[in-house]
Amino acid sequence: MAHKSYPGTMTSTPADDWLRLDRQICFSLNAASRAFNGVYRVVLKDLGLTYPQYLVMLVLWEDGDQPVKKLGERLRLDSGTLSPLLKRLEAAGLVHRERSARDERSVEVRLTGDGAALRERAAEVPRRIAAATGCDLDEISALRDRLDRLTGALDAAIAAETATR
Amino acid sequence: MAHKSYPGTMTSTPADDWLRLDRQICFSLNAASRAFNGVYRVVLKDLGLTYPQYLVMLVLWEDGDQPVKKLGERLRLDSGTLSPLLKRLEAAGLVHRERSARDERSVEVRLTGDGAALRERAAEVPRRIAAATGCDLDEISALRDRLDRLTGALDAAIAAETATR
DNA sequence: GGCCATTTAGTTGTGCACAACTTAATTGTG
DNA sequence: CACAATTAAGTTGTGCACAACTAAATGGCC
Repeated sequence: MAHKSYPGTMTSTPADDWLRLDRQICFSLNAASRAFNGVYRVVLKDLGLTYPQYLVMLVLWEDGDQPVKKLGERLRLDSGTLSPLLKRLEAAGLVHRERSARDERSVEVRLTGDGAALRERAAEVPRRIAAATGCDLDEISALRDRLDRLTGALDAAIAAETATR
Repeated sequence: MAHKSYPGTMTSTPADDWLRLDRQICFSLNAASRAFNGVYRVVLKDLGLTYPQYLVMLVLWEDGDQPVKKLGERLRLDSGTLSPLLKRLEAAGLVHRERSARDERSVEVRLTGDGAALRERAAEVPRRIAAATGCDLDEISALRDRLDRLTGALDAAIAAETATR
């Protein structure tokens, strides 16, 4: 097959180039995402949190109590993901959920004492993650920017795609 | 930006810097990964494949029939993920699984006629994905390299972590 | 040759992501 | 006011990732 190493005798078609490059980028992003997840899994084990649960706690620590809707916007997650996740956080005693009095459709997510206190123990997490990446702050920052641009482009592409069909 | 806006009255501690930066990188990678997944979901819908199933088919198209073990090494997936996935691909008539005669522990995964034929219809996928990223080939290539380095560092960190405890 | 460690798939259970749907509350419009 | 459209959570079902385990085959070693 005309892959792996292109012998000089055979010119690689553009289609082949696309296929190879694409495979690499999708493999790479997938692998990086899962590797990141693995590091978080190890580091967060002591806290009894999963990676997505940690993201939710980060938002609550940073921005304070808020309705499920806002959490979902911040994390780009819908209620189908957040509802059971929050139920587990509540079972762990880290958050409390209560219907809003003003708008009974909305559910307010509040940190419990334990949930707020966990922030102290989570303080070392970022440093350990950053150390695991082996990157300095500038590298991390640059990568973050690139990923955000990529996400923006991909979201726009999805919007265009779904709009036209 | 110096991270959102720290009111001038409060000096940000180093711990805060780490926390904010980390939050950004973990948010960004998570979001990018899910956005990528979303684009693949749309593009692969016509083929009746999920993104992980597509990755498996890519490997089979590229490297030919092979045992589950090899597929797992290539994709960094274990049998707990691959077994049910391959069962679904078999149910869809794209692959066939058979115990190896030489080594009865091993299961050989083979493309069916339909599975091999699907490659033609998948030919346009990479171009559509690349278009959605809005990146040129050099950008994609650079990002891929960076992600691969990151994955390597993270894997090494996990290995070190699990070895010392 | 017999036995034990290793290897390969598969199974089970937990948790996340997402689509499609339901329920209930609110909002907008005639 | 009445009623349709919208909004917020939740539920259900499918599929993936991974840990922990089981089952069966293989290989090494005495």
